[in-house]
Amino acid sequence: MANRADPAVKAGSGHEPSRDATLRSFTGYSMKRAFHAIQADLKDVLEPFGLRMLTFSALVVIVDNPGLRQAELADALVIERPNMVLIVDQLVAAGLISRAPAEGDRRAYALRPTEEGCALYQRATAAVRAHDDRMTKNLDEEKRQLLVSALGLIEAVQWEEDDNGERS
Amino acid sequence: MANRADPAVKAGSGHEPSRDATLRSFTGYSMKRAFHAIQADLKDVLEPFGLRMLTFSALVVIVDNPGLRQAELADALVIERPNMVLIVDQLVAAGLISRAPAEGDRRAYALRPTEEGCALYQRATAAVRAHDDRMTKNLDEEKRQLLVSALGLIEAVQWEEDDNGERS
DNA sequence: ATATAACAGTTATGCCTTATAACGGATTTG
DNA sequence: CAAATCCGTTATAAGGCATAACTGTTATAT
Repeated sequence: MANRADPAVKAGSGHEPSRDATLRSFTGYSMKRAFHAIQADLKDVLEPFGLRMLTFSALVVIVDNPGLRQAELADALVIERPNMVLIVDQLVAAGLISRAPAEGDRRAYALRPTEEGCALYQRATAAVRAHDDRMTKNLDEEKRQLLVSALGLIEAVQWEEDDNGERS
Repeated sequence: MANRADPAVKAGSGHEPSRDATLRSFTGYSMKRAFHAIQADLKDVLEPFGLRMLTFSALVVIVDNPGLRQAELADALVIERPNMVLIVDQLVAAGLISRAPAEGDRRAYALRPTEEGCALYQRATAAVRAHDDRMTKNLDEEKRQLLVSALGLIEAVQWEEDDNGERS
Protein backbone atom coordinates (compact mmCIF):
# COMPACT_ATOMS: atom_id res chain seq x y z
CA MET A 1 0.00 0.00 0.00
CA ALA A 2 2.76 2.39 0.87
CA ASN A 3 5.25 1.37 -1.76
CA ARG A 4 5.47 3.43 -4.87
CA ALA A 5 8.10 3.74 -7.53
CA ASP A 6 10.30 6.77 -7.33
CA PRO A 7 10.33 8.57 -10.69
CA ALA A 8 13.18 10.83 -9.56
CA VAL A 9 15.31 7.79 -8.93
CA LYS A 10 14.16 6.03 -12.05
CA ALA A 11 14.95 9.17 -14.01
CA GLY A 12 18.58 8.77 -13.09
CA SER A 13 20.18 12.17 -13.37
CA GLY A 14 17.13 13.62 -11.68
CA HIS A 15 16.94 16.98 -13.44
CA GLU A 16 14.51 16.18 -16.22
CA PRO A 17 11.86 18.64 -17.41
CA SER A 18 9.24 16.61 -15.48
CA ARG A 19 6.51 15.68 -17.89
CA ASP A 20 3.74 17.39 -15.93
CA ALA A 21 5.24 20.88 -15.97
CA THR A 22 2.05 22.51 -17.25
CA LEU A 23 -0.12 20.73 -14.72
CA ARG A 24 2.26 21.82 -11.98
CA SER A 25 1.33 25.41 -12.68
CA PHE A 26 -2.18 24.68 -11.44
CA THR A 27 -2.76 24.96 -7.73
CA GLY A 28 -5.33 22.19 -7.82
CA TYR A 29 -2.95 19.71 -9.38
CA SER A 30 -0.20 20.35 -6.86
CA MET A 31 -2.80 19.96 -4.17
CA LYS A 32 -4.01 16.67 -5.53
CA ARG A 33 -0.48 15.34 -5.58
CA ALA A 34 0.33 16.53 -2.08
CA PHE A 35 -2.96 15.31 -0.70
CA HIS A 36 -2.46 11.96 -2.34
CA ALA A 37 0.87 11.64 -0.55
CA ILE A 38 -0.67 12.57 2.77
CA GLN A 39 -3.59 10.23 2.27
CA ALA A 40 -1.39 7.25 1.53
CA ASP A 41 0.76 7.87 4.57
CA LEU A 42 -2.16 8.58 6.84
CA LYS A 43 -3.86 5.40 5.80
CA ASP A 44 -0.95 3.38 7.10
CA VAL A 45 -0.85 5.45 10.28
CA LEU A 46 -4.51 4.83 11.08
CA GLU A 47 -4.63 1.19 10.10
CA PRO A 48 -3.17 -0.09 13.41
CA PHE A 49 -6.00 1.68 15.20
CA GLY A 50 -8.61 0.06 13.00
CA LEU A 51 -9.56 3.48 11.66
CA ARG A 52 -9.85 5.06 8.25
CA MET A 53 -9.65 8.76 7.47
CA LEU A 54 -13.39 9.12 7.65
CA THR A 55 -13.93 7.10 10.82
CA PHE A 56 -11.06 8.93 12.48
CA SER A 57 -12.49 12.31 11.49
CA ALA A 58 -15.90 11.31 12.76
CA LEU A 59 -14.50 10.04 16.05
CA VAL A 60 -12.62 13.29 16.62
CA VAL A 61 -15.70 15.42 16.00
CA ILE A 62 -17.80 13.23 18.27
CA VAL A 63 -15.28 13.38 21.12
CA ASP A 64 -15.05 17.13 20.72
CA ASN A 65 -18.83 17.52 20.52
CA PRO A 66 -20.39 14.78 22.62
CA GLY A 67 -24.09 14.38 22.12
CA LEU A 68 -24.30 15.84 18.63
CA ARG A 69 -26.59 14.24 16.07
CA GLN A 70 -25.71 12.41 12.92
CA ALA A 71 -26.88 15.22 10.66
CA GLU A 72 -24.75 17.69 12.60
CA LEU A 73 -21.79 15.37 12.30
CA ALA A 74 -22.40 15.06 8.57
CA ASP A 75 -22.57 18.83 8.23
CA ALA A 76 -19.36 19.30 10.18
CA LEU A 77 -17.50 16.88 7.94
CA VAL A 78 -19.28 17.91 4.74
CA ILE A 79 -20.49 14.37 4.18
CA GLU A 80 -23.91 13.45 2.84
CA ARG A 81 -26.17 11.94 5.45
CA PRO A 82 -26.56 8.60 3.69
CA ASN A 83 -22.80 8.15 3.70
CA MET A 84 -22.67 8.92 7.39
CA VAL A 85 -24.64 5.82 8.31
CA LEU A 86 -21.93 3.26 7.60
CA ILE A 87 -19.30 5.37 9.29
CA VAL A 88 -21.33 5.67 12.47
CA ASP A 89 -22.23 1.98 12.28
CA GLN A 90 -18.58 1.12 12.12
CA LEU A 91 -17.68 3.27 15.10
CA VAL A 92 -20.54 1.77 17.11
CA ALA A 93 -19.53 -1.75 16.11
CA ALA A 94 -15.99 -0.99 17.23
CA GLY A 95 -17.33 0.12 20.59
CA LEU A 96 -15.89 3.60 20.20
CA ILE A 97 -19.13 5.56 20.35
CA SER A 98 -22.69 5.07 21.57
CA ARG A 99 -25.80 5.91 19.60
CA ALA A 100 -28.48 6.82 22.15
CA PRO A 101 -31.87 8.32 21.38
CA ALA A 102 -31.71 12.10 21.53
CA GLU A 103 -33.64 13.86 24.26
CA GLY A 104 -36.81 15.48 23.09
CA ASP A 105 -36.57 14.15 19.54
CA ARG A 106 -37.35 10.52 18.95
CA ARG A 107 -36.05 10.52 15.38
CA ALA A 108 -32.54 11.67 16.18
CA TYR A 109 -29.61 9.93 17.81
CA ALA A 110 -27.13 11.53 20.17
CA LEU A 111 -23.62 10.36 19.47
CA ARG A 112 -21.22 10.10 22.39
CA PRO A 113 -17.78 8.58 22.70
CA THR A 114 -17.32 5.56 24.94
CA GLU A 115 -14.37 5.38 27.32
CA GLU A 116 -12.71 3.17 24.76
CA GLY A 117 -13.43 5.79 22.13
CA CYS A 118 -11.88 8.54 24.22
CA ALA A 119 -8.81 6.41 24.84
CA LEU A 120 -8.39 5.63 21.18
CA TYR A 121 -8.98 9.28 20.36
CA GLN A 122 -5.98 10.20 22.49
CA ARG A 123 -3.68 7.64 20.95
CA ALA A 124 -4.87 8.16 17.39
CA THR A 125 -4.71 11.95 17.44
CA ALA A 126 -1.17 11.72 18.81
CA ALA A 127 -0.23 9.43 15.96
CA VAL A 128 -1.89 11.66 13.39
CA ARG A 129 -0.18 14.68 14.90
CA ALA A 130 3.15 12.92 14.47
CA HIS A 131 2.18 12.02 10.93
CA ASP A 132 1.27 15.62 10.23
CA ASP A 133 4.56 16.85 11.65
CA ARG A 134 6.41 14.36 9.52
CA MET A 135 4.64 15.43 6.34
CA THR A 136 5.32 19.10 7.05
CA LYS A 137 8.82 18.67 8.44
CA ASN A 138 10.28 20.64 5.51
CA LEU A 139 8.15 23.67 6.36
CA ASP A 140 9.03 26.06 9.11
CA GLU A 141 6.20 27.02 11.42
CA GLU A 142 5.55 30.27 9.58
CA LYS A 143 5.15 28.53 6.24
CA ARG A 144 3.00 25.82 7.73
CA GLN A 145 0.57 28.34 9.18
CA LEU A 146 0.57 30.21 5.90
CA LEU A 147 -0.26 26.97 4.13
CA VAL A 148 -3.22 26.23 6.38
CA SER A 149 -4.37 29.81 6.06
CA ALA A 150 -4.18 29.65 2.28
CA LEU A 151 -6.10 26.38 2.23
CA GLY A 152 -8.81 27.98 4.30
CA LEU A 153 -9.04 30.91 1.93
CA ILE A 154 -9.39 28.57 -1.03
CA GLU A 155 -12.13 26.58 0.62
CA ALA A 156 -13.92 29.78 1.57
CA VAL A 157 -14.31 30.77 -2.08
CA GLN A 158 -17.16 28.34 -2.56
CA TRP A 159 -19.21 30.09 0.11
CA GLU A 160 -18.86 33.42 -1.67
CA GLU A 161 -20.67 32.26 -4.78
CA ASP A 162 -24.10 33.47 -3.74
CA ASP A 163 -24.66 36.92 -5.22
CA ASN A 164 -23.04 36.22 -8.57
CA GLY A 165 -24.79 33.11 -9.83
CA GLU A 166 -21.93 31.64 -11.80
CA ARG A 167 -22.49 28.06 -10.77
CA SER A 168 -25.81 26.35 -11.39
CA MET B 1 -23.42 18.77 -8.45
CA ALA B 2 -22.13 22.11 -7.31
CA ASN B 3 -24.80 22.93 -4.80
CA ARG B 4 -24.00 22.41 -1.17
CA ALA B 5 -25.54 23.74 2.00
CA ASP B 6 -23.70 26.58 3.63
CA PRO B 7 -23.10 25.79 7.30
CA ALA B 8 -21.95 29.32 7.98
CA VAL B 9 -25.28 30.61 6.76
CA LYS B 10 -27.26 27.91 8.48
CA ALA B 11 -25.37 28.67 11.69
CA GLY B 12 -26.89 32.12 11.67
CA SER B 13 -24.59 34.34 13.70
CA GLY B 14 -21.67 32.72 11.96
CA HIS B 15 -19.10 32.79 14.76
CA GLU B 16 -19.59 29.37 16.29
CA PRO B 17 -16.73 27.27 17.61
CA SER B 18 -16.91 25.18 14.42
CA ARG B 19 -17.26 21.57 15.42
CA ASP B 20 -14.14 20.42 13.61
CA ALA B 21 -11.68 22.67 15.43
CA THR B 22 -9.35 19.80 16.31
CA LEU B 23 -9.35 18.45 12.79
CA ARG B 24 -8.61 21.92 11.48
CA SER B 25 -5.28 21.80 13.26
CA PHE B 26 -4.19 19.02 10.93
CA THR B 27 -2.70 20.08 7.62
CA GLY B 28 -4.12 17.04 5.91
CA TYR B 29 -7.68 17.83 6.93
CA SER B 30 -7.52 21.40 5.73
CA MET B 31 -6.07 20.10 2.52
CA LYS B 32 -8.84 17.59 2.06
CA ARG B 33 -11.44 20.31 2.54
CA ALA B 34 -9.76 22.75 0.17
CA PHE B 35 -9.13 20.08 -2.43
CA HIS B 36 -12.71 18.96 -2.20
CA ALA B 37 -13.82 22.49 -2.97
CA ILE B 38 -11.48 22.74 -5.93
CA GLN B 39 -12.49 19.34 -7.23
CA ALA B 40 -16.19 20.15 -7.16
CA ASP B 41 -15.67 23.43 -8.97
CA LEU B 42 -13.25 21.98 -11.49
CA LYS B 43 -15.64 19.19 -12.31
CA ASP B 44 -18.21 21.71 -13.48
CA VAL B 45 -15.56 23.61 -15.41
CA LEU B 46 -14.42 20.55 -17.34
CA GLU B 47 -17.83 19.06 -17.99
CA PRO B 48 -18.62 21.31 -20.99
CA PHE B 49 -15.44 20.00 -22.61
CA GLY B 50 -16.42 16.39 -22.02
CA LEU B 51 -13.43 15.99 -19.74
CA ARG B 52 -12.88 14.81 -16.19
CA MET B 53 -9.95 15.73 -14.00
CA LEU B 54 -8.05 12.62 -15.03
CA THR B 55 -8.74 12.83 -18.74
CA PHE B 56 -7.84 16.50 -18.70
CA SER B 57 -4.59 15.79 -16.88
CA ALA B 58 -3.74 13.02 -19.30
CA LEU B 59 -4.50 15.20 -22.32
CA VAL B 60 -2.26 17.95 -21.01
CA VAL B 61 0.66 15.59 -20.44
CA ILE B 62 0.22 14.04 -23.88
CA VAL B 63 0.13 17.41 -25.63
CA ASP B 64 3.22 18.49 -23.71
CA ASN B 65 5.00 15.20 -24.40
CA PRO B 66 3.81 13.91 -27.76
CA GLY B 67 4.79 10.33 -28.46
CA LEU B 68 5.17 9.18 -24.88
CA ARG B 69 3.96 5.74 -23.89
CA GLN B 70 1.14 4.78 -21.63
CA ALA B 71 3.42 3.62 -18.86
CA GLU B 72 5.28 6.92 -18.96
CA LEU B 73 2.00 8.76 -18.83
CA ALA B 74 0.92 6.67 -15.88
CA ASP B 75 4.20 7.42 -14.11
CA ALA B 76 3.88 11.13 -14.77
CA LEU B 77 0.40 11.22 -13.28
CA VAL B 78 1.10 8.67 -10.54
CA ILE B 79 -1.68 6.45 -11.78
CA GLU B 80 -1.55 2.67 -11.87
CA ARG B 81 -1.20 1.29 -15.38
CA PRO B 82 -4.47 -0.65 -15.31
CA ASN B 83 -6.36 2.52 -14.51
CA MET B 84 -4.67 4.31 -17.37
CA VAL B 85 -6.34 2.11 -19.95
CA LEU B 86 -9.84 3.49 -19.63
CA ILE B 87 -8.58 7.05 -19.55
CA VAL B 88 -6.62 6.60 -22.76
CA ASP B 89 -9.54 4.73 -24.30
CA GLN B 90 -11.80 7.64 -23.52
CA LEU B 91 -9.42 10.18 -25.04
CA VAL B 92 -9.04 8.06 -28.17
CA ALA B 93 -12.79 7.58 -28.42
CA ALA B 94 -13.23 11.34 -28.16
CA GLY B 95 -10.80 11.80 -31.02
CA LEU B 96 -8.44 13.85 -28.90
CA ILE B 97 -5.38 11.61 -29.12
CA SER B 98 -4.06 8.84 -31.34
CA ARG B 99 -2.64 5.55 -30.11
CA ALA B 100 -0.06 4.45 -32.68
CA PRO B 101 2.37 1.56 -32.30
CA ALA B 102 5.66 2.79 -30.88
CA GLU B 103 8.73 2.63 -33.10
CA GLY B 104 11.06 -0.22 -32.28
CA ASP B 105 8.81 -1.74 -29.64
CA ARG B 106 5.78 -3.62 -30.77
CA ARG B 107 4.26 -3.87 -27.29
CA ALA B 108 4.11 -0.16 -26.60
CA TYR B 109 1.90 2.59 -27.94
CA ALA B 110 2.97 6.13 -28.70
CA LEU B 111 0.35 8.64 -27.61
CA ARG B 112 -0.02 11.80 -29.64
CA PRO B 113 -2.63 14.54 -29.61
CA THR B 114 -4.82 15.02 -32.65
CA GLU B 115 -5.50 18.48 -34.00
CA GLU B 116 -8.79 18.32 -32.22
CA GLY B 117 -6.94 17.36 -29.05
CA CYS B 118 -4.59 20.30 -29.36
CA ALA B 119 -7.50 22.64 -29.93
CA LEU B 120 -9.38 21.37 -26.92
CA TYR B 121 -6.18 21.54 -24.90
CA GLN B 122 -5.97 25.25 -25.58
CA ARG B 123 -9.57 25.95 -24.63
CA ALA B 124 -9.61 23.65 -21.63
CA THR B 125 -6.35 24.86 -20.11
CA ALA B 126 -7.59 28.44 -20.45
CA ALA B 127 -10.77 27.51 -18.62
CA VAL B 128 -8.86 25.65 -15.93
CA ARG B 129 -6.49 28.58 -15.58
CA ALA B 130 -9.48 30.83 -15.00
CA HIS B 131 -10.86 28.32 -12.51
CA ASP B 132 -7.54 28.24 -10.70
CA ASP B 133 -7.39 32.02 -10.56
CA ARG B 134 -10.90 32.11 -9.19
CA MET B 135 -10.11 29.58 -6.46
CA THR B 136 -7.00 31.47 -5.41
CA LYS B 137 -8.39 34.97 -5.84
CA ASN B 138 -8.06 35.60 -2.12
CA LEU B 139 -4.33 34.92 -2.21
CA ASP B 140 -1.81 37.45 -3.40
CA GLU B 141 0.81 36.16 -5.79
CA GLU B 142 3.39 35.73 -3.05
CA LYS B 143 1.08 33.58 -0.96
CA ARG B 144 0.02 31.55 -3.96
CA GLN B 145 3.56 30.70 -4.86
CA LEU B 146 4.30 29.90 -1.25
CA LEU B 147 1.32 27.57 -1.23
CA VAL B 148 2.47 25.69 -4.32
CA SER B 149 5.98 25.54 -2.93
CA ALA B 150 4.72 24.15 0.38
CA LEU B 151 2.62 21.55 -1.41
CA GLY B 152 5.68 20.44 -3.34
CA LEU B 153 7.69 20.10 -0.14
CA ILE B 154 4.96 17.97 1.41
CA GLU B 155 4.75 15.71 -1.59
CA ALA B 156 8.54 15.38 -1.63
CA VAL B 157 8.55 13.85 1.85
CA GLN B 158 7.42 10.51 0.51
CA TRP B 159 10.52 10.27 -1.68
CA GLU B 160 12.80 10.78 1.31
CA GLU B 161 11.64 7.64 3.07
CA ASP B 162 14.35 5.39 1.73
CA ASP B 163 17.23 5.31 4.21
CA ASN B 164 15.07 5.19 7.32
CA GLY B 165 12.75 2.25 6.76
CA GLU B 166 9.75 3.59 8.60
CA ARG B 167 7.16 2.49 6.11
CA SER B 168 6.80 -1.14 5.10
C1' DA C 1 20.77 -19.84 -29.22
C1' DT C 2 17.75 -20.52 -26.25
C1' DA C 3 15.65 -20.37 -21.77
C1' DT C 4 14.53 -16.99 -18.39
C1' DA C 5 13.37 -12.75 -16.67
C1' DA C 6 11.46 -8.26 -17.28
C1' DC C 7 8.30 -5.14 -19.53
C1' DA C 8 3.82 -3.00 -22.12
C1' DG C 9 -0.76 -3.09 -22.19
C1' DT C 10 -4.85 -5.40 -20.86
C1' DT C 11 -8.66 -7.78 -18.19
C1' DA C 12 -10.99 -8.84 -14.11
C1' DT C 13 -11.92 -7.68 -9.62
C1' DG C 14 -12.64 -5.36 -5.31
C1' DC C 15 -12.71 -1.60 -1.93
C1' DC C 16 -13.55 3.05 -0.66
C1' DT C 17 -15.57 7.53 -1.41
C1' DT C 18 -19.14 10.36 -2.97
C1' DA C 19 -23.77 11.53 -4.73
C1' DT C 20 -28.85 10.99 -5.48
C1' DA C 21 -33.60 9.26 -5.03
C1' DA C 22 -36.89 7.51 -2.15
C1' DC C 23 -38.93 5.64 2.10
C1' DG C 24 -40.99 5.50 7.14
C1' DG C 25 -41.22 7.60 11.40
C1' DA C 26 -41.27 11.98 14.01
C1' DT C 27 -41.83 16.82 14.47
C1' DT C 28 -43.00 21.33 13.35
C1' DT C 29 -45.90 24.66 10.94
C1' DG C 30 -50.00 26.72 8.91
C1' DC D 1 -55.64 18.52 11.85
C1' DA D 2 -53.08 18.58 7.31
C1' DA D 3 -48.89 19.70 5.03
C1' DA D 4 -44.26 20.56 4.96
C1' DT D 5 -40.04 19.61 7.02
C1' DC D 6 -36.59 16.95 9.32
C1' DC D 7 -33.94 12.40 10.96
C1' DG D 8 -32.00 8.36 9.89
C1' DT D 9 -32.10 4.79 6.62
C1' DT D 10 -31.96 1.81 2.29
C1' DA D 11 -30.89 1.16 -2.38
C1' DT D 12 -28.28 2.46 -6.10
C1' DA D 13 -24.79 4.35 -9.16
C1' DA D 14 -20.53 6.29 -10.57
C1' DG D 15 -15.75 7.39 -10.06
C1' DG D 16 -11.00 6.75 -8.12
C1' DC D 17 -7.64 3.67 -6.78
C1' DA D 18 -5.19 -0.76 -6.02
C1' DT D 19 -3.88 -5.68 -6.95
C1' DA D 20 -3.47 -10.16 -9.30
C1' DA D 21 -3.08 -12.42 -13.39
C1' DC D 22 -2.81 -12.90 -18.39
C1' DT D 23 -0.83 -12.21 -23.44
C1' DG D 24 2.51 -10.78 -26.31
C1' DT D 25 7.16 -8.61 -26.74
C1' DT D 26 11.79 -7.40 -25.54
C1' DA D 27 15.96 -7.93 -22.92
C1' DT D 28 19.10 -10.78 -20.27
C1' DA D 29 21.83 -14.80 -19.02
C1' DT D 30 23.66 -18.92 -19.50
